[in-house]
Amino acid sequence: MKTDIAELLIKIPIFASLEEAEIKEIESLSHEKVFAANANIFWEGDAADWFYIVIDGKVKISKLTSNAREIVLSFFSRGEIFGEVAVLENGPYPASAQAVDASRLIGIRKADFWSFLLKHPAVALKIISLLSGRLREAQNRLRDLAGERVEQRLARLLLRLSDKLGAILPFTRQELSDMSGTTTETTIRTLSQWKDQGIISSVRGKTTITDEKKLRKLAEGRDS
Amino acid sequence: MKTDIAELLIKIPIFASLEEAEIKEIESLSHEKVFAANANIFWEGDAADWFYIVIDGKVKISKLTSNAREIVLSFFSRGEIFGEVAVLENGPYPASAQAVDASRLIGIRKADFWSFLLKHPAVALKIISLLSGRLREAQNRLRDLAGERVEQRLARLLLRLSDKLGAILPFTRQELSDMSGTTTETTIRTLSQWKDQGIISSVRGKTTITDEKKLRKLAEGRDS
DNA sequence: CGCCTATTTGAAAACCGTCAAAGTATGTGG
DNA sequence: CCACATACTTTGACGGTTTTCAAATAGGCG
Repeated sequence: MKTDIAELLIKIPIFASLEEAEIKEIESLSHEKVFAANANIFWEGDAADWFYIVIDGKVKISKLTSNAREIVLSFFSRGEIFGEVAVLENGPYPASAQAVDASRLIGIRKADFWSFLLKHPAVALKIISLLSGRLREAQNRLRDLAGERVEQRLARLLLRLSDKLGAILPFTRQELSDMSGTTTETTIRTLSQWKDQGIISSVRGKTTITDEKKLRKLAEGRDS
Repeated sequence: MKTDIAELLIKIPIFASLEEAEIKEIESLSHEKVFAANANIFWEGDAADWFYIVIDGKVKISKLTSNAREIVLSFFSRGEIFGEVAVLENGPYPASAQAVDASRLIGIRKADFWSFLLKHPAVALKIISLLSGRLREAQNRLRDLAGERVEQRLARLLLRLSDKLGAILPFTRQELSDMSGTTTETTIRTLSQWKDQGIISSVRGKTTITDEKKLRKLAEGRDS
């Protein structure tokens, strides 16, 4: 399935500017890896040897709190990269990665990727943009977590997710809670209210935004 | 004071690997700017034309919540850079910057810096490391804010600050609150307890860690 | 000395987490 | 195809942490 990989690589923004020969070079550094649903990819604190690109599936990046609560930093799917922080900074992975669904990944060795970057400044600049975007988002979330109430945090989370994924959000209440730093019960209570108000609808494992306008008002802190 | 600038530049990690001629090049792109205490440098949402290096003084990076509470993302002093996210990602500044003390800064135009990076991949890689480090720290703070109690958040904040600044922390209770996402009153109550237990001491505008070991235990969540 | 800012303390209330229990989909094995 | 296990969703009650509001004290600077 090697051709498959080249086709995927060229669609990824950070590699989009590359010539065919360079894509081939990346491809030669790639190791395809398959993980079953719920399998662990790496743990926070592990030595960081690989960085990854998602071919298929869904990967969860998370950290644990001191009382074993899980905080989800992000979910990644087709075409997205993760594990970049550790690889680019020399240190252990700062968070854990787990395959939520059965997933196929491309792994590239840290050293290989680093020398590739040295030879391809344009890709390095793309990486800079990517990191900047992630940093910007992390800072927005910091503001939300530090200063906003649960209702606003949830509203903003749903909006952020739907920017990326569309109106149908494939997450359980549990996962939404772990992403917004609250508990399952509180999330359910809040979303139930919204369901009554026609702002969202939901089935097991999925939530659909039906009235984005109202949700956006809630996210701003004014009431509906 | 131009020579002054060259000497500072060469001490900054991201430029440390440069030849004299290249330092000179950066220097030629530099514009020295002076801000009085409490002066605003840029606002969140402003068009991002400049990125900055601190020569002297103290700069606060913050965002506002929907109810006008201020969340401090970081403080920067001599030798540190800020405003990099916007400049490297094409968008407005994601946060506001304000001079806390009277400050001297080097400003470099976005376009100038970007073309410099294209010519100097080694500097680009340094920037990648810097961004990775900031992202890692932001993720740690996310975990703290989402999952830990105020006491632990404050303990970790003090420890993080003292890693960077030493045992004497030049911040008011108000600033510590804004950094840890809590209120002045709660911060005072917590720090007062710690003062009674001999973990810290403080005078107006300054807090000193006197028993780092105990503080570290508090940060872990076990009690003292 | 007087003003402004930082620190402190108290009391009440809100928000949200915790605990407990039950209902409802989904899939699997018999 | 049904029964059962599992995971997800839901609801209620209670209590703790933290915010909010109010007011007083103290330090530093002109």
